[in-house]
Amino acid sequence: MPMEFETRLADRGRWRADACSAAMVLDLLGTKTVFLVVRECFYGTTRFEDFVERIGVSAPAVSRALRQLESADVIARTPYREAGARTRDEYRLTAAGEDLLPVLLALVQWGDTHLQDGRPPLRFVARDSGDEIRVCVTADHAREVDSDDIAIRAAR
Amino acid sequence: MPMEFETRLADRGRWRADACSAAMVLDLLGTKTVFLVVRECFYGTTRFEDFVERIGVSAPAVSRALRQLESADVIARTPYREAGARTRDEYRLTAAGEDLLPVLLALVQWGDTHLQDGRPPLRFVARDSGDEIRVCVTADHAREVDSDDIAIRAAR
DNA sequence: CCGTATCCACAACGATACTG
DNA sequence: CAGTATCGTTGTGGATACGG
Repeated sequence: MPMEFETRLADRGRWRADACSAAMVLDLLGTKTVFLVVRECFYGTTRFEDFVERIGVSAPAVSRALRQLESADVIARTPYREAGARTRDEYRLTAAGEDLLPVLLALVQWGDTHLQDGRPPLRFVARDSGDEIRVCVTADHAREVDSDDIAIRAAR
Repeated sequence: MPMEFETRLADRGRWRADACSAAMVLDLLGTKTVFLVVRECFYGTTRFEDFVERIGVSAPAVSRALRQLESADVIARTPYREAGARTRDEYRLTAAGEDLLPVLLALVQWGDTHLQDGRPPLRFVARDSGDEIRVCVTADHAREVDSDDIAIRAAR
């Protein structure tokens, strides 16, 4: 069952399309690769080569995705140097990027339920209590969990 | 800050890429148009022409998206006839499609916060209480709200 | 008039080659 | 070795034309 508009449906012409936040976000995270880069950031990946390997796409694709996300202020590129090594860049989520956590978890949760045949490959639990983390749609004031309070467990 | 793996990072080779639910979902909802069709379903759109007009894409694009979503069992196509009119199809979310609500709201919520300059064009409230609906990541047992208990208000 | 098939344009990916 | 430019290929969208 759909949601219901309190405004007249005829009034929809004014806001739809570009005004809708969903459309704007999809312009930004539009492609699969871009979003998988965000996923990897949440999973702790910071180095170019690791993005390439773990996402399983080509280096140019990662390069493009990183630049796009950088220009959208979802990730930030900062130079770093390991002892005795040359300067390289590392890529980390900005505060805005961190806020994509509900999107990531909602996608994973749906996939786990409807695409994985039975058991999901990963589980997200609270680091301290071990309780299962869920994304939920509610009017209640639930205690929000931050991404660094979440631990990822491979399904046994 | 990223989440932390309890499994060794070196073990990641086994599950990443195609095993990840996020990647599988993105194969399915991958494109912007496909996802906007889902959005429209939640907003109550059921007829082909309305999808075309409200999403602002061409008819063939809608046709393709609908078929893709149908084959993924996210929406179902059912024939109907208005009094004295020819039979047409209407498109509604399946139960699996309904479960995409957290994904939609998470996207909208992020866009409202980070892309809209200030005030979001739409607000989602509980139909009975009028309380603001939020997507949250939590280990608590919050009361889940179903999509038909949600009303949409245009920002004033 | 609803919905699709067809054709062309463009954007994103992979392979390769290149720069620091 | 990290990261990018270039080029050929594929897939996704729009315009058009067509079938029920």
